[in-house]
Amino acid sequence: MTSKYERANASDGQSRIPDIVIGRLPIYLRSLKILLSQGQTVTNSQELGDRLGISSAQIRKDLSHFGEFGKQGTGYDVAYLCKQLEKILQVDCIWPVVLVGAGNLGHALASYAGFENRGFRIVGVFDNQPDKIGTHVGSLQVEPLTQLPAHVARHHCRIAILAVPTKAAQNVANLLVEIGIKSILCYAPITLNLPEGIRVEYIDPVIHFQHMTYYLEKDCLKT
Amino acid sequence: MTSKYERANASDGQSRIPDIVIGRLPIYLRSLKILLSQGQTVTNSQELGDRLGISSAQIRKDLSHFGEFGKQGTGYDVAYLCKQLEKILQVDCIWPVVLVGAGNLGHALASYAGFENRGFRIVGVFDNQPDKIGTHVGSLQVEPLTQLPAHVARHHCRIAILAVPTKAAQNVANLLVEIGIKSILCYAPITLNLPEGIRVEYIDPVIHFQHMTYYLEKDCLKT
DNA sequence: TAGATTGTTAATCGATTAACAATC
DNA sequence: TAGATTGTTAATCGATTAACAATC
Repeated sequence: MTSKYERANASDGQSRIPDIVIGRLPIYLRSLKILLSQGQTVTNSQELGDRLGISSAQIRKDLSHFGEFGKQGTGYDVAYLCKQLEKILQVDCIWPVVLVGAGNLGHALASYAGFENRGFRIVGVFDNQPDKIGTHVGSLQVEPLTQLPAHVARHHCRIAILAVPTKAAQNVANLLVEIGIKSILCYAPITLNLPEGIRVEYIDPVIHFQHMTYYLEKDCLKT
Repeated sequence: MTSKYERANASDGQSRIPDIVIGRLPIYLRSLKILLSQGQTVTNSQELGDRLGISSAQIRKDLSHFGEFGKQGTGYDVAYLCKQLEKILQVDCIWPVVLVGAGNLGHALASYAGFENRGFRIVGVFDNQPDKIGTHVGSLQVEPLTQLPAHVARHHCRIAILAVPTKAAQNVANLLVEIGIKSILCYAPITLNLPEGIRVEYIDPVIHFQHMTYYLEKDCLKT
């Protein structure tokens, strides 16, 4: 099995593997882990594609960027493919994540039990509102933003969740970048302006709603 | 201004406007509304593109699917373009949304104040856990799932948020479809299997994290 | 008018799919 | 072996971009 796989990174000007392919791997992994938990040992590109609403050809093509993981006539060993995808995505470990913003959403995220077994652990919760500092969220205690730099350094955090009010988001994001955060998951409904090399992903439910309503018959409440 | 715009829908086999274009319109709208709130009256494709990390050509091309909204030499009237995008996306109104799942995430969503001025209102919260029924979330009271069908009918809901545990998600989704829901925003980390014509969008923070870690230098906690 | 920016075209670029030889 | 499914190629399909005439 010769791996044609070479990691794309900041110093590698020409990334060979399209980002859109990388974006599908976590979906494949999630589905495989469900099969695994159900005790299924073998699957194939057709079955996986049916489950995900993706063509089997696309799944095979995507995987082929990283090596050969299947057997002709048989398909894929579920556990083996899981392991390989985890290695490719670098989630065969636990990444420490800091959470900024201890509002309702921050609480929900800090209490969520589903991070750990998929490669992530929230190691600190930060907020600047005096009445929030010291309160408990999940198994953690809210700390003031002044503690953030030391915490990020101590835990070697590279990933942050931004769950602060919109008006504070850009400034907090700037701070995160200054102290060494490389990837931000932003829950504020805003597009951040940050230097090259910082990766930001966004979660804004309203963006999804507005995408949906384009296709709906209009019988909503008039306002 | 001749509109070449015709809505794509279930009965219209060949949709002329790519879904990927539709998906960018809410981003444009979000950015325009921020400009508007800052008192800016005019913008152009270059400025908007810079803010969003998108080429100006793409913005002009996307908009051109729906009509002509700008002036040569000047650009776009911010308020006018907002209004037009809201009309295209059908968010020049308030859509009633039901929320299923009153856990931490459900609470956060029900309490979120940012839906209303972007076209959405949560009109009901449902859960099956006896200890949750009757409790208050945001300005609403949790009701049992048995009340859901009547509620959806009464409010003409077409959109639902699914914020239940993973193991319950597929069954609740089936129920939602049965009672007339057409669009589901799913927070469970799973790909739902639903009939044609039902639109599902997914929010799973871990998918974003795993996408990010592919590009990170690996110095995470070994486990 | 001169300068700026649109809307649109055509070229380029990239992603998906169909098909099939290889092979388990 | 016969049947099934992979990995890969080449063709198709679709999306993005560069360039510019039109025009405010």
